[in-house]
Amino acid sequence: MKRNTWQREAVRAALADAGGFVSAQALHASLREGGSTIALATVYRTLTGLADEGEADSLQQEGELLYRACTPGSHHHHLICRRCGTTVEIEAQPVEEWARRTAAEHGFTRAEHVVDIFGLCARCTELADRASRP
Amino acid sequence: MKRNTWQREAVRAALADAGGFVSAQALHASLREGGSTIALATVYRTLTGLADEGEADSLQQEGELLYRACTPGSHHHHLICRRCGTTVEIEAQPVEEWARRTAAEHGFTRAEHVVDIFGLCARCTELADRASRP
DNA sequence: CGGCTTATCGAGAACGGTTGTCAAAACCGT
DNA sequence: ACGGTTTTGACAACCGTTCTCGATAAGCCG
Ligand SMILES: [Zn+2]
Ligand SMILES: [Zn+2]
Ligand SMILES: [Zn+2]
Ligand SMILES: [Zn+2]
Repeated sequence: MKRNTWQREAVRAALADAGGFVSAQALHASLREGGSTIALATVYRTLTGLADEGEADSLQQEGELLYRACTPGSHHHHLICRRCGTTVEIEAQPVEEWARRTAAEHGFTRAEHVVDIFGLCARCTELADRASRP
Repeated sequence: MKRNTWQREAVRAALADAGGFVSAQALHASLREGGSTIALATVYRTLTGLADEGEADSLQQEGELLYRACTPGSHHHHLICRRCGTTVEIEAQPVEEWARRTAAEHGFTRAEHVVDIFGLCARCTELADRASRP
């Protein structure tokens, strides 16, 4: 049976709080920052759990897994700021269809797809420009 | 200056030989298999080099980096068999445009995108079906 | 409200892929 | 062939993640 622990709630809250994609370690750090005594392994376990249950999205960037709170059950993709992690959920029917069709055309079955866009959000763009041209 | 060593050539050849995405370790193993005495670190270094120079594509799957020989300079995406690693290069102008437009609409700049389709190729599909329904 | 069962937790060790270190070897323009 | 520089190889170090296992505490039943 699944149990409700304050640790699980803390991770859920911190994840929702983060607003964008964050690593398990970063989340753990921010929890400790806030006075929690939660263990790193627990953060890892909880995040994998949330991702399995569809309460969080995950993606790999530069060798580490990032997680983000996510509306359960809906299929969508992300527009992610490389600098600050801010994330926008995007739906793209045309891409869905294109993926399905392309896979079928080549005889592929059980097709899944990874579609993500990385860039600099408006704010980070401005900051970067200001920094490079003083 | 960049030098030509037999190790670099061996990696290039083995990579071309593989035909699909392979891990550095797998490539190293198959090289030793073939009698080469090349070191693992060299395989890693060479692969990162090739990827930087655009001679190889790379992607992350389940915590490890996979590489594939790749026509240099061209932007494209992949249709990858989860089982055997067979890869098909695909171009998708509509997706390129959609990605560019979506990023711009949300004020994102310097946008790059990841678009890959994973599935079972025709052969692996057949094998899987045969195995599950004897 | 106590016990009891058992999922979950914490601390640290272990793991696997990758990168760093540095002396020795290989490369290449001369 | 020579000498400055790059690259290699063996191994240690790294880093994110997972495993182990005794301790803890959630939820259930009486
Ligand atoms: Zn940003
Ligand atoms: Zn999709
Ligand atoms: Zn296949
Ligand atoms: Zn593209």
